[in-house]
Amino acid sequence: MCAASDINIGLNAVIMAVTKGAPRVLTVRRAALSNGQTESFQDSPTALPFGPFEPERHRTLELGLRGWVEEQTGMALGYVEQLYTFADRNRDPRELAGGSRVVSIGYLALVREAVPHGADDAEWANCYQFLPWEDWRSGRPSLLDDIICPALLTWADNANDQSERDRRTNRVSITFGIGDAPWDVERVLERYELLYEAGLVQEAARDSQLGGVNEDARAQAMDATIFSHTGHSFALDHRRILATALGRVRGKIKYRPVVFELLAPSFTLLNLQVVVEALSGVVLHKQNFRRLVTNNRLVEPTGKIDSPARGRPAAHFRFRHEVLRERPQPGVGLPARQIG
Amino acid sequence: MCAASDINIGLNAVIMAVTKGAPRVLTVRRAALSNGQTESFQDSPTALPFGPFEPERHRTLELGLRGWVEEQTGMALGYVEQLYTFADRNRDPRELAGGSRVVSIGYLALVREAVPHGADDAEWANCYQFLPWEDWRSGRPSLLDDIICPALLTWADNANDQSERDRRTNRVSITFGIGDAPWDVERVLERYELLYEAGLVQEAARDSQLGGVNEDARAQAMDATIFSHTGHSFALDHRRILATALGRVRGKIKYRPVVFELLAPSFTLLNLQVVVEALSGVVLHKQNFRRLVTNNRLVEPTGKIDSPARGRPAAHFRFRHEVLRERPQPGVGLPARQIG
DNA sequence: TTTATATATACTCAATTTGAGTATAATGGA
DNA sequence: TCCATTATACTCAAATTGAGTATATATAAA
Repeated sequence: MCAASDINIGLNAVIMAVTKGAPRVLTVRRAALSNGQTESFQDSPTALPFGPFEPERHRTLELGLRGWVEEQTGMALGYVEQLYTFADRNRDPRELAGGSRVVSIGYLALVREAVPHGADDAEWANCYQFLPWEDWRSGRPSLLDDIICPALLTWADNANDQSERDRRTNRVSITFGIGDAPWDVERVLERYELLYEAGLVQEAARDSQLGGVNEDARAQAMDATIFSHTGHSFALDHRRILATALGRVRGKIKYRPVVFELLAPSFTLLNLQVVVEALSGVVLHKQNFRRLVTNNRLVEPTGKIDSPARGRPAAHFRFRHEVLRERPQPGVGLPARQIG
Repeated sequence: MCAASDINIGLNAVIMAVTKGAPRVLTVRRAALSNGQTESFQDSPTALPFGPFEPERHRTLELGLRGWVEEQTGMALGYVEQLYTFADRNRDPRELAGGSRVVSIGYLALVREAVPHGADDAEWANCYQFLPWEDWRSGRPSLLDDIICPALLTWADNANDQSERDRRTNRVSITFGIGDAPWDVERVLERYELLYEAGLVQEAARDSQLGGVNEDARAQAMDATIFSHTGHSFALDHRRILATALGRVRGKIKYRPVVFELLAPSFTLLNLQVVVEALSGVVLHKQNFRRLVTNNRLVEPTGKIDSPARGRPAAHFRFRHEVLRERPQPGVGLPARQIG
């Protein structure tokens, strides 16, 4: 095992909700101090809620996470899943100060948005503030053609030898859906990692000052105007964890009924569709979406009828728990709609 | 962050290959000593290769893993992915001796089987030795109806109150495909965890002596004859990590072309099918499987022809790397065949 | 040489699912 | 009343899937 003195473990929570047609993540403003403590500051960078893993107190990692999230925000989490464990060098300034490496374990929690209490610095933020290229609901974001893809292809061309240039170009094409390659909504993390490697997000420049080995980040980061286009940054490696979370949830809704964690027990089919669209970042064909969820018997009518401001009232549905016993992998596929 | 003195980080590798129609995992026999060192013993329990994360030496967790795997076994890993991070109390005897909690990070590596060198205690073992209920290629294993399902339903019935009984029965049905519920090949981890909770695998009895809080494990573990039916056990939580790995790879082959990591560059369609069947644990409809991989242009003919002992010679194929640029999620679906 | 056995590969065909619509229904407001 | 708006039902062709049958090409045995 490692020498015990050089490792700290931090649990990071992506607490996600969908409200008003957008996926939202609970953020805090808190500075991580070199002694391992945290402290609130108005001008601290935005961060995910995070806390220590305390082995004496908690039997498992997940229980540890649930514990301090409830203490800090007053929220009792329902659905929780582990995302990924990162421990890259130079992603945390605390390494310099204390000399110890930080292992950060990311978790995803899906909740219905509620006002957090016990934490005055907590705020719900639109996920697409941090990953603006991921929202295709109004068509392909112009940001991709105007800024991101050209910069990535330049980065690919700047590689030293031809084979590396080819590899990079190919990777950029597949990851960002250039040319004949389709846009894969699930590759959120791959896209963020590529932008980081190419030095096109704020964190790349920040971390390279910590001694990052990334030449490209150092070189290209000089053109810092690009950062104003590539989304808000987070403290530490938290934007990477958010990207992991969004990619994971986009994949998971297809084969597990996790969307219902984000909805009230009774909802209209449009409510459901809006949540799926917000998460996946694409618009769906309404009639086919309805057919999918009803034919697969994922939901059942409650009998209640919605009374909307405009238009025909919609029936309310609830999740049919029994579907878990009927189909191996119940979820909402994505019958995407073409945007003209 | 945690008090630095109570955490150790171990990296565990599930190095998987498929040979002679079975998924195999590289195992070692090595005792973990309380001082954090390891030592080989002939009579030590079977374990996954594992090693420390050394922050001074390694920039990332994955590089750390690749490093000591190469040192220990002489194998340079190709495809590697992180599985999960566990830190449950009472899953490691080193906790008692040293008082420090062990965080174990599991990794999956897919390789073509090779003789490991530099480690005389390393051996390839059939994964289904450890998870015998997962292999359905000769039909539903009788072990399920004879031993496992009755024991699980008994465990469910032994719950204190009715609602807990119902919850357990439901969970058993869904996880093990009882009644109208289908068998979901991907729920490998869920099945192992349930057996552990119900005290039906060796490790449950072992860990309960470390102070595990699991009443059921303590009670039911008295009937230790059942352990001879529920597969070989592993040291520490390594069987859980193996279950995570098998479940992950079963899911992943459907939408990412990872099978080809396990095959030679040139292969027949039967070679490919056998690997997919070995991993997923079910037999496939040959003609439809062939149609799937060729119509999706996942492979292309090399021109070479196989010369088999019997039967018509088969054409050789190679993986078509270009498919990554054409389809968002290329993989081999599972056109299962009914077993009469 | 013929026959049996084993494997590979092509092709069929009905059932189901999907993609992309059109058609109709039920509201509230101008 | 008509209209904008949303909900819901229905259509229809294309594509995919499930479960075969048919045929081709090899070796081994009779």
